[in-house]
Amino acid sequence: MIATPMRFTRNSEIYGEDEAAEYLYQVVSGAVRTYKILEDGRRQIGAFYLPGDIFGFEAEESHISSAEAICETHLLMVKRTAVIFRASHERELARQLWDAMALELRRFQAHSMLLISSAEDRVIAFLLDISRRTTKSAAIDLPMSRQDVADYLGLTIETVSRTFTQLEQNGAIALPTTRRVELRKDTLSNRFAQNFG
Amino acid sequence: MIATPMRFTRNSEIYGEDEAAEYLYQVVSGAVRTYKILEDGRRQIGAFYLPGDIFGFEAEESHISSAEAICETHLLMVKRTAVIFRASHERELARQLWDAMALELRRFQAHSMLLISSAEDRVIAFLLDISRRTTKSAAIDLPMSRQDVADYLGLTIETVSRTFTQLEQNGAIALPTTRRVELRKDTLSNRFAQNFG
DNA sequence: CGTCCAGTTGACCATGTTCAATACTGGTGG
DNA sequence: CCACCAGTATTGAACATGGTCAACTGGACG
Repeated sequence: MIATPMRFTRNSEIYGEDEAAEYLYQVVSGAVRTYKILEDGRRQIGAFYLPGDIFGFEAEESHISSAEAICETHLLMVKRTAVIFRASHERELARQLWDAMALELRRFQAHSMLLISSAEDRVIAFLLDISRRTTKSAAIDLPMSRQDVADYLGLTIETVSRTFTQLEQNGAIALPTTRRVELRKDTLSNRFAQNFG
Repeated sequence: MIATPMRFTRNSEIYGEDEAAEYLYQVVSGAVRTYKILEDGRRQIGAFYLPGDIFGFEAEESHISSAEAICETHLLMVKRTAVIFRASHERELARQLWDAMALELRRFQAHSMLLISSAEDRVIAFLLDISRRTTKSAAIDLPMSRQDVADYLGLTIETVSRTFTQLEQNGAIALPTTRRVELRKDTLSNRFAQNFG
């Protein structure tokens, strides 16, 4: 299957809401956010995609979100129709597609669970999720700004900032720089009442 | 494809979280809720399914939510593996499956948008959604309790109840009985700041 | 050294939660 | 037919969490 490599710069648009959904994408390096702008101007980030993640199939004919590169990002693109066509012959590919969409559903469902928790639980769940998806080590480098985190978690930037500070004071995390977070997982898990699959 | 009809009584379990995901289901009559119980005992309802809706494919191998009949409910069940197998031969079926999952994703995404709005907007969006999915007339009969609505919207039952009362006092809805709601759509839309697809 | 932008902090405020009391509704049995 | 009961819904008052608005900090870069 022909995959086209593409390069996007910080904050550049990958696709827009309501654009025809022509491609599926896989992140090679960098990070991507998908989002919608509400009428009142707020932005809701639906998901972050990190190296290895596949995105773009939140769509029938046209995309329901916009997608932007958070930082310098390399992607692979394949034609959506080509994938679906090939999947109609190859059981294995069909199953992979199915699983990928199921994973996507899982993520959105987990996100819904997040959004009904306290600010602290949201931030902790976010950090653990990013940590699990990027590195097995205890430190993570966030590619996204506090504003991105806030729009993802349905909080304000101030509340996110305060929560980071609080977690640091509790010894649950360390913040060598604003974008680098060292997790003390045992402490974090203790503070973490929720059941996020 | 062999579809088995099944009957479920009020509050009976259709499948449990972590059960093997053997079937896909279509609602013939009645109503279904899918939900997860959080560690702290709260229940998050992920979705309601109404006549015509297909559910059960929020799954790779096992379900990620439990499903219950809200009231007396008739379903059709088909083996998941049978559907996927047939989809690997039939392009049209594959496309239908794809679209159905995309719709499911859309719903979860819309739900995330809901959960970051005010209580009033959540309730209005909920009512408009149910209305759109059931009847073109201005009156709807809610199969679910206030507690169900609260757990779906991430609010308390008290807030839901207060919001219903408020909307009635504003003339945006009428409540002949607690489960029957007459929508004044123009008034509702005015009060409704959000951009829910 | 000054500017700019992202992030942090503080004080006050609004929205929704909590806890508790009260009302309604539908079904059952006298 | 009515009285009673249990489950469901509504209302009220005090409270807590996160939002808002505004001031301040700190680091990167010219």
